[in-house]
Amino acid sequence: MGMEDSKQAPRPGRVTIRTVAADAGVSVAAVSKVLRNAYGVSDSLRQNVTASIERLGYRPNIAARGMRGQTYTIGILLVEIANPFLPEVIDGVNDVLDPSNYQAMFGIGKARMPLEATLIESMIDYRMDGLILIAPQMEGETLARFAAQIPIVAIGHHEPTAAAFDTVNADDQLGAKIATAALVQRGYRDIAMTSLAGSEGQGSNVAWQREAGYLAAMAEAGLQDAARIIHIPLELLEDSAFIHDLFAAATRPRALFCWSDLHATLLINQARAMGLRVPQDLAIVGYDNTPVAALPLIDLSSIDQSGRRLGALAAETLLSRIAGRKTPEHFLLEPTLVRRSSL
Amino acid sequence: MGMEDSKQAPRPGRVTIRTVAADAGVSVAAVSKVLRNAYGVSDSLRQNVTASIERLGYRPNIAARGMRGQTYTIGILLVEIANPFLPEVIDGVNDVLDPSNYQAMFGIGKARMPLEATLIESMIDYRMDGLILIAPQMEGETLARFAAQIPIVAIGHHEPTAAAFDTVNADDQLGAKIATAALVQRGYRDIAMTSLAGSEGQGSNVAWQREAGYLAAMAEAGLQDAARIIHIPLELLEDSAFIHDLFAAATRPRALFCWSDLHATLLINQARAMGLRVPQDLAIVGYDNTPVAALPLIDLSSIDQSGRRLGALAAETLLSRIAGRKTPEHFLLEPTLVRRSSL
DNA sequence: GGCAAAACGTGGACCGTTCTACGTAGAACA
DNA sequence: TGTTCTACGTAGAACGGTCCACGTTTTGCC
Repeated sequence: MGMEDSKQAPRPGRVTIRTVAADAGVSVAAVSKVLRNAYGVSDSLRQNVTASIERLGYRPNIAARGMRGQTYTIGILLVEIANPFLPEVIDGVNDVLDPSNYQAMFGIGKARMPLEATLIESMIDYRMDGLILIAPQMEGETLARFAAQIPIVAIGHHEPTAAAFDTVNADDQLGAKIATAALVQRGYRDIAMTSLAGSEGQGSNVAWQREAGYLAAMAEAGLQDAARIIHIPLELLEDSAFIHDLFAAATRPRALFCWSDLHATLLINQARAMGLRVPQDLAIVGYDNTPVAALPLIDLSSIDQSGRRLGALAAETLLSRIAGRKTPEHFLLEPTLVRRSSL
Repeated sequence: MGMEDSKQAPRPGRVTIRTVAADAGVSVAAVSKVLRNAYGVSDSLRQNVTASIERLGYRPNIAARGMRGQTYTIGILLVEIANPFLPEVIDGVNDVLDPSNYQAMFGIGKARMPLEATLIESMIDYRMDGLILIAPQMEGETLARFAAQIPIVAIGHHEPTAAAFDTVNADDQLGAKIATAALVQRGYRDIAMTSLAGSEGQGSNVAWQREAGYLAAMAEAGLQDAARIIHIPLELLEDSAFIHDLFAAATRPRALFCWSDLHATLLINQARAMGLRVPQDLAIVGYDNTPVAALPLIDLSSIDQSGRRLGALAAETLLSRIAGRKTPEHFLLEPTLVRRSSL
């Protein structure tokens, strides 16, 4: 009622910043200032406007906002949603974002690289204020190009010299070393590692880092000649015949360090199904300490990289970059071994 | 080079629709038409503009777009990211969205209801063209209120009489019946069901639907007196002492229908850890047919509800509603039983 | 009390699209 | 040849915010 103001309400229902301004009897700019807690707002004005906002149930239009200012939204790129390691990381991100006035929006890739780039571009098109990429597959150069357009923090991408973006990682070399050393200490000598196929030579890749850590640990124990890395392509992982052959061979290793719990879980299942006792016939250590590893029937020892801390740290880092920081930051967190019966 | 046009480029780097128009020597409106394949564009114009877009690497600003027209983006609300059933549904959605010119953006809740509403509001603020909600916890009335503002399709929310939004579901009653009947057919009589706590009385809830199906199947077999539903709160699910007591009691059931694989997997683990043989001492059927159920060490029989089809159907339904359909649609898909050794 | 400086509020341009007229040229028709 | 359609393009007003430059108080300090 009583709305005989200049420009009448366009959509009868929609309440815009102008509606609020009219209701509070102030200028549009004043309302905008209150919304952004910008400088130059008196307490009385703030209360007045806030009351109007409350009363009218006003919500700022993010799209409109993005045209000139910030959207107060950060984009999070999940490369592969099935990864059981993600929820923890996301929890960590939310721990930081919830108290702030930033919101998270997610893009979900399918580990297909062109799609990954498409998603990033799309988030830029949305005028998001910053991006957190979780385990991106793309190379650092591409990443840097995107980082020129929008603040970026990468989790699970090792490139400590990158200048254009920040990185937050667990120390994957150290984690692999800890796992391997634990197996060595148990007395195993014939310790193999299974890793992802297709990532060779990319030092930024976590799998590569874990391979390096494994090799270093083997060398430290004087076992460099026994070291061998078995690269298993994703599609063969589901192929039980392939894994069966691996374990039936005379060259079957006595202990296995797997680059991820996904590998380890399938292998432990296959091994037991073949009648191999774990750990007596085959000791296994995984990576990520996912919920499945904790199941009594699996009971897999695994490296825990504290996804929650990674997520929280990444969010903090991104916010500080959005706030204006220009110098790159690169964090490395220490992982720990969770011992279970598979070791 | 050569850019002596009216309004000079504001941000030197940024290429807007105006840049494209200048480059192609046409009006801004013409470029816009080409982008939306709107009516009234000749082939020569289209080619001319398309070439300029290509050459300049132009990308439309979604935020600006959302101010007047569509964003060509649909929002997908994942209530709980850890649910292993989701990836399949998302694949289905993408099957439909990829060939269209719509993009998906995800919101991730934590099964906390206020957050759910916040996310929906936030997606409305983004001017998304439509929403797919996966297993929303909120009640239908709230849903309907949101549906007045934006097209909505709900997956995993039973409300076949809803007028404001569409629903796509697997037939949860039927699924529960199939599972229960399979146990009956195996000769079990003392068949209990475990279900989620806190969802009692909400017919829209999938857990409730499965309970109804279980009860119906028991009644059909003349076992209504043996029927019992054990409600297990989420927090007790992780508490092995609680489950231990359940199985150690004299009243331990001989067969179990679990409302989800999440329950079933934990219970099967606990049971085997206690020395119970599955299925000889305790038969178990789960729901969702998640990847974990297929692991040899778990080998859990489960109801498969074809998440991929659910997702695809939901996307199609949403697009048709965005295109203008006003009459509600409600789909019910038939689930199937995947038999494994736990039955 | 006088004056500079800080604090507060406001009008209006601007962001990059879409959309609604409307103008114009060529085709079809008489 | 004149007239009516239709197909194609265009100008310019939205959309709903933010930001800049600028007036008007109020405050701080001699």
